[in-house]
Amino acid sequence: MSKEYKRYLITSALPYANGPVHIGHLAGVYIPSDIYTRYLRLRGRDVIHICGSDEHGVPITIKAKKEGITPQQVVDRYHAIIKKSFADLGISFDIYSRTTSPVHTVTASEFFRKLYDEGKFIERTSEQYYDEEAQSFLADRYIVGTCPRCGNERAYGDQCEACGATLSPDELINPHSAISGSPLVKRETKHWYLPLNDYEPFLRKWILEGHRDWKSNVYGQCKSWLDGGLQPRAVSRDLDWGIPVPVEGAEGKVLYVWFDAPIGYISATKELTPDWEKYWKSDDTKLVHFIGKDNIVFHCIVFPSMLQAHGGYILPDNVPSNEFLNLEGDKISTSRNWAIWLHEYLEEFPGKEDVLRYVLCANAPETKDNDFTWKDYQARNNNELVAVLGNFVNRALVLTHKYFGGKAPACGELNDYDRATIAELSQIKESLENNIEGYRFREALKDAMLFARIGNKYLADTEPWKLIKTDAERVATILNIALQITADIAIACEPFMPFTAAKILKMLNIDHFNWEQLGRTDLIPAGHEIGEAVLLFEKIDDDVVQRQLDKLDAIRAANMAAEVKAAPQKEECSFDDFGKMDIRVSTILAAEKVAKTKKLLKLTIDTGIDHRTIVSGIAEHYAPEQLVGQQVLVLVNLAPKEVKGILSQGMILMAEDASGKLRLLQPDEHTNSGAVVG
RNA sequence: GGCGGGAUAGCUCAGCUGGUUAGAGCGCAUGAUUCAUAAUCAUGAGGUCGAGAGUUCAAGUCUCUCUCCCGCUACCA
Repeated sequence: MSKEYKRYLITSALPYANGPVHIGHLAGVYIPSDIYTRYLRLRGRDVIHICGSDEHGVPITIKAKKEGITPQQVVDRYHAIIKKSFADLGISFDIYSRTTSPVHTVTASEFFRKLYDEGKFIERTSEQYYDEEAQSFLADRYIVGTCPRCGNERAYGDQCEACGATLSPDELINPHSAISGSPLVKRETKHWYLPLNDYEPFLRKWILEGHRDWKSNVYGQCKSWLDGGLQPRAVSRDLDWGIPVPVEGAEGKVLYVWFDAPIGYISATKELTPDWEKYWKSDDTKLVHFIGKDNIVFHCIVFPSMLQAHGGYILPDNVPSNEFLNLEGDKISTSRNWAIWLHEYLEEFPGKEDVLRYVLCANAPETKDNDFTWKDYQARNNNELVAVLGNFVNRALVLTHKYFGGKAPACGELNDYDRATIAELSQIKESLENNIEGYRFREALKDAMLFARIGNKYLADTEPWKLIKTDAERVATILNIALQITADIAIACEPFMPFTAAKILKMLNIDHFNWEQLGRTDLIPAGHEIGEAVLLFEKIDDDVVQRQLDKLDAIRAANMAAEVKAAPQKEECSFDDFGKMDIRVSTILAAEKVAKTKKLLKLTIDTGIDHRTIVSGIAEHYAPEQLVGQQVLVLVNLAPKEVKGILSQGMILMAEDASGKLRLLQPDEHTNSGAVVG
């Protein structure tokens, strides 16, 4: 705003190539970035829009292993699907590249090497689990063991999928390799770290002082991270899928995926144009990263630090980041298949690319998480696109054909009402521009729709269908203006709904407009022959929506069934093992929340043997007053452990259902405390 | 618990540095209209701006406390 930029470099977050793209990705990143880019192009600005698939990282190797194919085959498959679905939706990247491209390998390697040579990294040696049989270090995900929380024997080194706990490999009981099944040893391994803490002063000045204009969610997150203090972050991993660390003696190590991925923006630009440095290294280029809220830290803290460490690169002027989109009230989830996949939508709704673009923009989670519902999709299509926009364009064209044989009539003398309408039209442009440039796309879309609203009102007020009987000349003026408004709609819609804009241009028999013409009323010359009127949008019936809802219901049911499936039986244990456990019926005497925790209750119980204290993680399931007087089963001879400064002597036995809800186990009649269970 | 974001009409959201009767779209009601995909246009109903306290001549807008929702994070024998 204050600064004049000569060119624009727009990036959209690189989608991770272990699955297709869904509506959450679109609403959060790609629709906004495409609107922004198309708008700049229409204004004749020098702009490039960069994106590509992010193809490295552990989850892709896991997926490959699961399916018995190579990581390359996994990314080839999804790269193709993603690339095509973006193109089909009209997302207009100047290049959609990928991080397995040769250009990227070279670029990322050189980037790393420069920082390495200049001593910008620190080296640290640590002990990591090593699989001697497979002769490799293992990523957290490849380490399997018993969950210390729920006892699931197939918990991963980073997470237990049975109880949802976040774990580190060291917490697992009996850790072993998921690849070979063999037990693990610890071995020393060397890694390189980017000391983010060194860049803290620079980041503070640049963001906290220099970019108060960023969206509050972005600015707030950055401030939170900076105030919390930054730590060095590892930039390499022991893995065989990725870009090899370009340093002698670093065999078996690759660049950590978050380090290599953002460099993908640079390599894709290189691949696009030999002029790439002009975009990345000139102060008069405006760099904008479009991302989702999960990516704020990487794009605002990590990548800028990398660029700063390297030197010579410009930093982003803004990082517009949206919140998340939910689907029918629930979080979108790839693993639970709770999503509307773009490639499926395009197949099931041919010709309705713009409807999706419109709905996702109108309902974009710009300030807070938002919900996509099929009912809302239907309502916006039927009440806004069909009734307001499509209808107006159709009226203007049909009337022109009917009364003037398809030739644009000449504009005669304007009356006050015409002039007022024209004045209103000319005012929209500025607001539309301000909203797009301020990344308020929802508002901008409303502005664009205003042209059609004004058009409908204009026709209703001037009533050309009545005047045609008495004053054909006046009707000529009215329809001339109606056609001009139609042309304005074509311009205003292009960033949001490019397919619709193209259809209108075709109907108007016009090749091209540019942005500066927006709001004017001299766009269609008198006598200009217009094409046939075709409908821009069609109504969506209830049964179409119902089919989609049924589909989601089926997915819900399938997920439910999968969850209810009981966990597999544990390893056999002997009677002696069981006999070691001393379980007693006990009575809860008192219960209170442990301060500063969400899940912990401090319980005082009567075991029959004694009165003792147990700390239990059930505060989210039972209120303290509900528990007093209840009888429960307690493992009384469990080794005591201190939790939050309180000595917990035993464990309350609970049953956990598929949804994670905990329930007390108790005798079916009141019995004496201390009764032995066995 | 810590940190960040959010809470404004039935629904989805605007309300910039505090200042006349709090706005828009959709939905709803009533009326007008028939060129148009029963589409359009007008009018209206509907809000104690999450709760409470404070600063101020004046607060949706500033301060504090609390509640609820979403992230991240800690804890969960």
